[in-house]
Formats: sequence, structure tokens, C-alpha cells
Amino acid sequence: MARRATTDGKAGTRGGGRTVTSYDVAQRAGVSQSAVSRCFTTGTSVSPQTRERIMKAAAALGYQPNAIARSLTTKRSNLVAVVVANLGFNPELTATLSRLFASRDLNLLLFTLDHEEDADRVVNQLWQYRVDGVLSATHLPRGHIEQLAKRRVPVVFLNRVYDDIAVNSVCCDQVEGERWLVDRLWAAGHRRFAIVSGPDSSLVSRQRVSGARDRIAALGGDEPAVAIGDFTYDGGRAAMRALAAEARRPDAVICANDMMAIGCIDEIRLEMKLKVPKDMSVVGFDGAAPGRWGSYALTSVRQPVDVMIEAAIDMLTARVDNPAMATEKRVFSGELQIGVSARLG
Amino acid sequence: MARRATTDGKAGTRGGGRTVTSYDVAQRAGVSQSAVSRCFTTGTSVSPQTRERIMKAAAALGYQPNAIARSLTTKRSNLVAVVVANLGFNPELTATLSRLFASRDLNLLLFTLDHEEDADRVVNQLWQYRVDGVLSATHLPRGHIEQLAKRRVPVVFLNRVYDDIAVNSVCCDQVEGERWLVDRLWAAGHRRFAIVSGPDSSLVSRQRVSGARDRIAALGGDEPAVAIGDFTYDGGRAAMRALAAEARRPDAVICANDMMAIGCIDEIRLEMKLKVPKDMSVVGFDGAAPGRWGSYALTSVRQPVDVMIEAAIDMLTARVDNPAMATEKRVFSGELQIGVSARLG
DNA sequence: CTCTTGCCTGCATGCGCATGCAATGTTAGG
DNA sequence: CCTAACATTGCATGCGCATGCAGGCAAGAG
Repeated sequence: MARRATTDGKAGTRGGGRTVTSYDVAQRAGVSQSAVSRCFTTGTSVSPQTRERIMKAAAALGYQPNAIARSLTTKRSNLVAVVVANLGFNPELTATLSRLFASRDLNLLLFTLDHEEDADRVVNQLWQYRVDGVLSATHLPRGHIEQLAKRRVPVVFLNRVYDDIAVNSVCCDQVEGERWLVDRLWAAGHRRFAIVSGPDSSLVSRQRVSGARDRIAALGGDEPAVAIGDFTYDGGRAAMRALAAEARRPDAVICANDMMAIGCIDEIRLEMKLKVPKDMSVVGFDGAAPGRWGSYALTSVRQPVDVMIEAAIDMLTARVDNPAMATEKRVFSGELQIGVSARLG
Repeated sequence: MARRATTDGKAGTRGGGRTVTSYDVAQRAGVSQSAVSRCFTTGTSVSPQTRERIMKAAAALGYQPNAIARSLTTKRSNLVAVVVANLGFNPELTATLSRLFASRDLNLLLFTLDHEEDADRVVNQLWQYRVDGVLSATHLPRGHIEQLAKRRVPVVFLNRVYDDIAVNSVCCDQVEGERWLVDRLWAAGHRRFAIVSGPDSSLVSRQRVSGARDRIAALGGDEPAVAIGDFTYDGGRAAMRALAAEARRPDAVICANDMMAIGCIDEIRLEMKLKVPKDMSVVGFDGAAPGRWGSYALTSVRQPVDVMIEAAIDMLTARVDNPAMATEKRVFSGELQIGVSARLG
């Protein structure tokens, strides 16, 4: 009956202890291995009494189905690769992701991308593990995106959009958010704008910057000075230092994210010895936690992170079930978060 | 020859596209599947010309070995479960981990634990995926630790120690760090100490608190007032508010971590309208990034996170290779980080 | 009472790869 | 030139589970 001896004491060894397999449970329950398998698979028919006996045997032996073996046959790993950039990634992001994944029986394989060259390694790894999908909060090289598409691995981008290729994405309306900020600053009388951008390689940064700049132009304002940051606190301080050296001191600084806005505020207060927002207004973008701290109380645009992540996971799982589904972009509006870092109208 | 038709166009399907297997590569290269397998396994002998032909065929087909199938036979998944607490976890932690894992060909399965009840789910999942080891930066219930030990899954704790069971751990010397802080504060003339602890359930918090309290007592100081926080900014503010209501206003506040110290500083400055450190000194513990921001410049004890994580991974991999290895504790000294949030002697 | 359905169940097999074993070719030593 | 030792290679098999298929059984229809 048995295809092999289940008591050879060698197979299934792991550092000395045998692992319990469905065969062991089957034997103890006096049923076939298939019955055990069916018992742990949803949507299969097992009689109540059989199920009970199997469950009892399983509990007695401490049996847990081997997800690895399972995914070998089902071609579903229940693993989702999450790719984030090392620098300045949102700490709440992974926590939220993990929580939402758990409720969907998905597991999170985390990759961080320090440099673009790492993309090779990451894409290889996630392919080798046959992840069901990829959720990327960072830019991925075109070639790799195409490769994943060819292999039919669904990919959803979080706050990364590509204008030249069709990819699934969930993002926050950057342009709209910046428009809100500029409008309010303008209404309060600000006319000398400065912008602290993120790196040029970041499309989100470019969108936010052009969103702000375009609105300023539309309102008839002067072309703002731009300093380039790197999305970090130190980058924000350095950018502010650069702006301070300019001939015409700005009265409103628009930062491409909250971390840099915080850096700017510290630079303004501690080095330039000016008051925020009396002497200079500062606004950010993101809704990061430290921006809400009392010392900063940033005026910013809060991204609905939870909603966005939930939407991303939904998009992803839908495409895991149906890989042919059309690519889609979902854009959520942010929420104006009014603090005291800017004089507003 | 072939055990099955590799061209049936059905097996290996994934949403329509066939996946490339070692059989396909073997066929194209005119060798056996074993040769392909050996070619992708280190420590096996394949002649240079065979290897070249196989590699060429593999590249042409875009073949990547299936890690799932591999781990089914090797009983090594190259997956390490990382368990972190949702609240107040160190964002740099996961980034550093991910980076160090990549250099060791390990992959990171991330789990976050909101509530202790989730431990069941998490331990089940990581067991089902047959992870090679577990790295936990949060507390795990005794029962689960024992279960993992019985299953011979190596576990290493980061900054969590257990005094009643033998577990592997890497931590920072909390007591020593607090002693340094207290000594310096004492030398500067502080005598009215207050302590902001973390939750009672946190052993790290208890160690830090008793480290500080014991040193104060040893120096002959009065018993400090204690307010309980939750390791968050808001928790720190609330705790400081509670301390401010006490009859005897402290001149030095010792916080169990940096986030709460930041909260305390904001509360002192913004609500109590006092100066830090002129009117009150504040110290933290961790070396968190925001603590180094100009507005706070926390005096704290920096934990050597990189070194600790590296040590943890080393401990873990050593035990993956040799599960019988004795349990071990490695304690690293922190580094006194002097800011301007405290008057020091 | 017989035949048809439908529900459970076991059997056999495959998922993609690693590996022990045997067979082959290769080279060195005598 | 012959034999031993070695380096490669292929074959067969198993890892643990899911699933198509067919057999068995009970209930319902005629």
C-alpha cells in the first residue's frame, strides 16, 4: 500500500527529528494520504467523521501541511514579494502590509533595493521563489518589469507610475495635492516660493515638483528656486542651506516630502535663526508621523496609506487569480493636513 | 528516456505560459536533467564544456531553478522568518536585515505581531514554510518557543532575553547604558530623577528602568517617580504630563527609549513652557534617527544595531548548519551618544 | 426491486529538483 | 600496453502534497 516505508527514520530528517507528513497522519487515522490532503484543502469533500478522525490524528502528531510541497503542485506559493527602497521608506508601510497580508493568508517576502543594480538579484530571487505577485514601492528597471510581465508575475506599484509602459499602480494624486498647498499659500499672500525636490530619478518627486511649479505659474507667480534633496532629513537641511544662500530669500518652501520639510524647519530655526511660519512657511507631503509631532506640526498632504495598500493588495490578488486582467491605475486623493508650519489663507 | 513528455503544454502551466524546467534546459543542451541540476548546485563536478553548454541553454530559455522544488528535496528553504512587533519597531532594522540577508543568500519572510494572540498564526505560518530559522525582535510566548525548539527550528532573539528558559539572544547591555546615563546626570548635579518606562510586559523596558533605578539608589539618590509609556511619541508626552503633575518636579527625566524622550521634550517645551536642558534634562535610549535631529539632539545610548544584527544572523546560520549547538547570549555595549538634551557633568 | 445519481474514498501519478549509484570515459602509473 | 584511480554523466528515485480517475456505497427515482 505505502509507496515507501514511512518509518525508515531517515527521510524527512531535519537535524535528527523526523518531520510529520500527511502519510503519518493518514496511517494513524487509518485513511489514505489523499484523505488527509483533502482534509486540509478547502473546497473538497470529506465526510464529517473522517475529518474528525484525521484532525485528531493531526493534532496528536503535531502535523502542519508543508507549504513548500503544496505550492510545488498547486503552483501557488501564497508568497508576495514586497520591494522597497532602503532609503527613506515608510516604516508604517511594511507594518500595514504585513497586517493586511495576514488577513488574506499571504506571506510577505521582503526585499530592499539599495542600488538599482540590486534589481537583478531581487527579481531573480522572487522569481525563483515563484511568488504569486510583486508589490513594489520603488522603481524597477524597465527590463525587469517586462521580464516579470513575460513570466506572468503580476506587479503592482505603489506610488510609482510609468508613463511609457502599462503597469498596475496605486498612487496618490500628487499634482492635486500640490495644487491645494500652493493655492492656500498663495491665498495667504506668499509670492516668493522655493521648492525642495527629491532626486531627479524619482518620478513621484518630479510629479510633485511640477505640480507645484505649474500651479505657481498658473497663478502668475515667479519661477521658484529649486534645491535638490534626497528625501531625508539631512538632505532637507542641506537643500534649505542652499536656498538660504540664494539672493532672494523665499517666504514659502514647498518640500517633496515630509522628512525634508522637517529638515528645512530645523535649518531655518537653528541655523537661519528665523521663525516658522512667521518668517517662512514650510509645507511637505506624505503625512509622515514625525510631521505631526508638536515641534513641527507640518502642513502637508496626507496620503491614505491604508486605503492605498488595501487597494494594491486587491489589485494584486485579482491578477493572481486572473493573470489576463487588464492593467489598471488607481489614483486616490490625499487629504490636506493643516498644521502650523505655514501661514495659510 | 524522458519520464514524461515535456511538451504536453499542460504541466507547468501558469496562467497560460509554460514555466521552464531543468528538463527543458537538459533537452536543449543535450544532457540529462541531473547535469543541469548539478550545474546549478555548488560543490558538484561538471566539466567546463558541459557547464558552458548548459548555461547557454539556460540563458536562452530564461531558466531559473525553482527554489520551492529545490527546498523540497534539500530541506533547506533559505528562508528566515523575521518577527517584529508592529508598534514602535525600528524601521532601520528591517532594512539592515534585508541587506545582510541578501549577502548571505537568505530571504526574509516578514511577520509582524500586533497582539500576542497572533503568535499562533505566525508560528504556524513560519513552520509551514519550513523556514531555516527565526529572528525575533519581539517577545514570543513560552509555549511557542518550546514548540519551535522541539521542531528544531533555531531561534535568535534580538534585544529580548528570557531569564527562565535558554534561548539564543543578541542584545545591548541595557543596565550598563543606564548606569552611564545616571552617572553623568548625577555628576552634573541632578538629584530629582524621574523615569518614563515602557510597558511592563517589555523586559527590555524593565531592564532599563531597573538599571537606572538601581544606579540612582546606589548613588544614594531618592526613589524616582515612574510614569508608564508605550514606547511611542504620544506615550512619552502623556507620561511627561503625568510627571509634571507630581508634587516634586524632576530635573532629569530618563526615558526607556528615544521616541518617548522626544515626546517628553516636546511636552516640556510646548506645554510646560520650560527649556531643555536648562530647566530639565532628558535622556533616552536606542540611538534612533529622529533623536539626532537638530531640534532634539538627544543624549542617549546608541545600540550598535548593525553589529547586533550581524551577530544574530551569524548565530542563526551557525545553528541552521548545526542544530545541536548550545544556546548562547551575546551582549554588546552601547555607545554613549552625547547631545544637548541634558546637562552633563 | 433495479437503475441512476451523487458523495466519499483510495490509487496512481506528477510537480521540479537533488542525489546515491552504476556506467562511462579519461588519465596516470607500472 | 594493461590496470587502477578518478572525473563525469545518466538513471532512478524520493521529497510531501494535490488531484484526476475509478470504484464503492447509499439514497432517490421509476
